Amino acid sequence: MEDGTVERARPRDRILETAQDMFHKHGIKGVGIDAITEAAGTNKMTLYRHFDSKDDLIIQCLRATACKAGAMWEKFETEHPGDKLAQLHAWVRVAADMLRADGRGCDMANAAVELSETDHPARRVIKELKEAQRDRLVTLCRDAGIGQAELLADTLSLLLEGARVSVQSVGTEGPSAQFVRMAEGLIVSFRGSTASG
Amino acid sequence: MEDGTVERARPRDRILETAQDMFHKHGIKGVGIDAITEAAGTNKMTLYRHFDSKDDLIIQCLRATACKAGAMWEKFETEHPGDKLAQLHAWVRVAADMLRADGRGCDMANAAVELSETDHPARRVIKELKEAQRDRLVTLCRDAGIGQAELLADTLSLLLEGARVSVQSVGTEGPSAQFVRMAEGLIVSFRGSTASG
DNA sequence: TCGTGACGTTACAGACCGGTAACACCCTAG
DNA sequence: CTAGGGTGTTACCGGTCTGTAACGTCACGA
Repeated sequence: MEDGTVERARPRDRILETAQDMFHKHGIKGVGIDAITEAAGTNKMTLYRHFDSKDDLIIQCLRATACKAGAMWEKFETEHPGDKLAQLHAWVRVAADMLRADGRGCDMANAAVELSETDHPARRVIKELKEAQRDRLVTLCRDAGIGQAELLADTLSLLLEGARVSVQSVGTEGPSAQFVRMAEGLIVSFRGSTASG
Repeated sequence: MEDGTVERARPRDRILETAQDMFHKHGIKGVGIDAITEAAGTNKMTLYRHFDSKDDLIIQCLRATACKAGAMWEKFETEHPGDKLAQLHAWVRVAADMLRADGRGCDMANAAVELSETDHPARRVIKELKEAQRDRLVTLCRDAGIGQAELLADTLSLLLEGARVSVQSVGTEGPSAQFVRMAEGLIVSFRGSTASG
């Protein structure tokens, strides 16, 4: 009973969770430390006891978000054990769901847009996490028996990245509405050329 | 001789030009009014005599940038008069050049990311300009004799949008490096299915 | 019981932000 | 010469931002 309270996690965890949510919804520069601590039901001093600075908090949020996304990949494996092609289709479906449900794009990409300073500490983290994300998709494509796995993975990556940005510019009824058709068409097309690879 | 001085355009034009450049490089929330006016060689009062607010300046900058991009489309027509397919390939080439030369993405998309407030006055302008941009590409694809013109145009749009975002996250050596191959492959693929349309 | 550490509260520093007021200046048109 | 519009200068307002200092509180464990 002593740790069964979902409502009252440790302040650090509440801050991290709240900050992720608020950064996602309002952007990094669109939300201040005070707003985060208030929404997390704590105060500024406690935040600065757990995080060195706002930049540090940003980085920890990005890592936490990436970690959650990583859990999704494990779900692909458990739901379609061994069937890499089914996992790839699951990736497309999950991506499409995100496009439909979430008006804001990828936290890492958004952060890269907002933090334009080339030497910002978060930038190397963003690059690192995005590259890991790419590697996973490339591996999945390769294991699914696709010849030009890198090219398909990169194409799908750009397509999704573009769709998540497009949603923010013109909404879900814009070009991103066709994401599934595009992605599935690409997979079919690349599968067709598997024999040559 | 009275208006031949490039160095000394009217203050309003200098402000607009400088603001476009600085918003593009440092982001909208990353640059203040003081920095713009100083870089434009003028002062804050003069800015506020020509623009109602920073939001107004943002909108005028977006319109000006879109206008410049529009001039590019006219160049396609003059360089390849009547040859719509050549114009489409020119579009791909210009897009790839942007990816290589410019580390920051599309001003409109970046603005949409930064200005997360759903009722921000710039958002309807962004949507309007992006939709006009899409219409032009759809028309070009259709006039080039491609069957599923909308789908190709939307796919190319998302691909470019994604590439411009990806450059900001992982640099020019990431997935966006394959943009030309992807785009040209798509055009070939869609051309192949023209007979059915 | 005592003390130790995590947490909360208040206040504040210093900087930056968007935006305005008041006034001086200069060029040009009449 | 004069009037006026566009411009530059200075100072300022109120607000917000990140980050810190000092102090109070409370629970828990030795």
